[in-house]
Amino acid sequence: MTANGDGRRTTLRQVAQAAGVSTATVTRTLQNSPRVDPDTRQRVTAAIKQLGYTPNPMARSLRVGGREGAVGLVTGGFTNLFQAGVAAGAERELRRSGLNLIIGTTDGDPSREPELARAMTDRRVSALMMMPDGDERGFLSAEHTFGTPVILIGRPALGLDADVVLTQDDESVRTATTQLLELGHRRIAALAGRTDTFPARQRLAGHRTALADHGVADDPDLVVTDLVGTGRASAAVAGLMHLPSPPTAVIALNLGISDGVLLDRISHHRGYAFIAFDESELYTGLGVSAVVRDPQEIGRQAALLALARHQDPEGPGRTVTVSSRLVRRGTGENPLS
Amino acid sequence: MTANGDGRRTTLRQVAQAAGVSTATVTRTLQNSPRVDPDTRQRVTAAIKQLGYTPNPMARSLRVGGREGAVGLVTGGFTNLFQAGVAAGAERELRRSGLNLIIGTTDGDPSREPELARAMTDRRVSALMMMPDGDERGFLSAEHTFGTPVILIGRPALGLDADVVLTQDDESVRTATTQLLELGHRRIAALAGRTDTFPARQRLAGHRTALADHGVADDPDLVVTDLVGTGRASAAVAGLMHLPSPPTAVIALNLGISDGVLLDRISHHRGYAFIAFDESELYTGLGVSAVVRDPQEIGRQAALLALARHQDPEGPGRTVTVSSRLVRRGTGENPLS
DNA sequence: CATCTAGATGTAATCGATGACATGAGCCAG
DNA sequence: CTGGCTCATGTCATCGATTACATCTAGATG
Repeated sequence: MTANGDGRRTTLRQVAQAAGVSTATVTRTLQNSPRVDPDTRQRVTAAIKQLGYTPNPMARSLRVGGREGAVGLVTGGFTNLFQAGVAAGAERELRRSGLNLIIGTTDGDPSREPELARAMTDRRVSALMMMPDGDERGFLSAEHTFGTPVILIGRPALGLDADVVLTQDDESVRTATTQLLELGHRRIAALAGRTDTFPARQRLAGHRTALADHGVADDPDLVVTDLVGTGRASAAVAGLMHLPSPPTAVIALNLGISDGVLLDRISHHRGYAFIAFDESELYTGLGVSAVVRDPQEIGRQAALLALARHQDPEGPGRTVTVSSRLVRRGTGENPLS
Repeated sequence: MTANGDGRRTTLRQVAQAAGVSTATVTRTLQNSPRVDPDTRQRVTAAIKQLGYTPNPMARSLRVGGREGAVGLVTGGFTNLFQAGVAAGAERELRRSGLNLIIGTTDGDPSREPELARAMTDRRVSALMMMPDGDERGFLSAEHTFGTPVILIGRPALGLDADVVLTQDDESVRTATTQLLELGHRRIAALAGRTDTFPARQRLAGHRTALADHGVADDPDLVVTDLVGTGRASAAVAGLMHLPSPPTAVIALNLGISDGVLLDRISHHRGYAFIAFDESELYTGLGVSAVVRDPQEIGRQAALLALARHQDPEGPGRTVTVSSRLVRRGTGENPLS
């Protein structure tokens, strides 16, 4: 592990010189080609170690024309543990294959998605994982990404030929609402976030399907959407509880809202049945039932799809489904009293 | 915005051909060199637009020898919003300057720090931001990083000549404990995480300083360390409350522990004074007082230091301090009854 | 009118690694 | 003794962009 003076590193050429061979031989050694004499290999290896040489990945990718040893991930932000978990899960899997993860956030502004995607493809990432808030997909088409494989996470392809990692949020929410219905609840409030995003619509659909399955009318008063922020969700619940005929159960359709409902429940000592969405440190301890996704696994699956594209860059888009499930811890199992 | 057939992109040479000039002229146009005729510039610009050309950053960095347009961030993981917030804050600031953020996680294993750092420097990141769990710094020395600037986040340089973003956790915790003391509390429990990390030690030191300032003996029974996980923290508090002489106030020294204490407080309806550490969605609504850091700002400052190194790669290490503060919301303001 | 100068543009080497192709040594069969 | 073959290794063009240096043109100067 020897460094040389300034910031300049050992190059393959220097290794070749030190070992008294040509650069081609060093490359061959590096690639474990059989066409190299054991003695020579020995000398080269020694020189590499002695000079602390590591190849320049940029020069390599330039030459082989392939893509860089990195994968991009574009999200709306890292404001919740779900997004962070996806990133962590993806990064872990990519690292096993020696790839790096480059992240970009739109800060919740979908109009920035194209430029971020472009910045990633310009960097020649070998795949682009996207959790877009917007429904626009045009800028992800093969012509615009120059063939960079795209993996959509938790979002539908909407006509784009891309790999997709989906969670069956609609199914899980349906299970959750169904459970509440079977416990006798008829007035079930559903609180959702921005309905201009796919997940919100998907989850609401699951809720409505369950209601329809049981022939329960969908009371518009009990569906509150576009709730952004814990405080607003909390206030919305409080409002619902003052209805002439308040809900006896509440289902939250994202993490921030779940926290808001929980807040209302704790601070007003209310006992309505409650099913949250996603995980938070406190939910286990507080016995909060929740529809739970595994963000790390979702990230991992996205990474695996990205890696698979190394083998088969051209094949048709694959869809992987990661299950989400209802975790029963108490608050969602209160029968209607 | 025209794409050409396969994944192969427009190169500078093709632009030159289309515009009927040499590659050098295209480069000059791209760099706004004054040494290019307005007419020519016009033709080149048109060709660039028509072919949808964007430069290959890899080829560029290879030639200019400089570093890549990306900065690395190595953390223990993205298991809490603090780490995610730092990443988000850094990414946002870097993006303003057209730089990307590459992340790497050790999954809490400090022995992986060197290899991750190495992977980043091999990629020629223009700076390396580290939130190491370990105290080892040797692998970050200039000889090992080939002059890649290093920015430590929330960790001391320990002799390394690097930029540092520090938070005055010790001061803030001291303020918190002092407040409890001034409210009359004398039996104040402090719960900390892994003491083999700097932040835990720093925060404990703040707590002890406050006790010493007020001539209060430091009862070893009231300091519980190496608590990992919310459940363990919760159990630890429960244990403390069964002491012959239980604490009347509790101060938590990291986010996971804060959640654990909060859990105990809510589920056992206990009224001890409580000061948490860091933020969680619920703390505001539940009136939980806390020592709060601004992770986004910390990440932003780290990014700014990284960017500053572009100008002055050689200067001595700078230290930036981001203040943390006690946010009073109620649970930390209960006087001793 | 010859020459100089400044400005515009072209030529070609270069960054570090790779790989198609060329070379050279050693061996065997005829 | 020589053609033919194999294995180890070297040579050099290449990836895309940059830049030092060379070249050329047109207008200015004596």
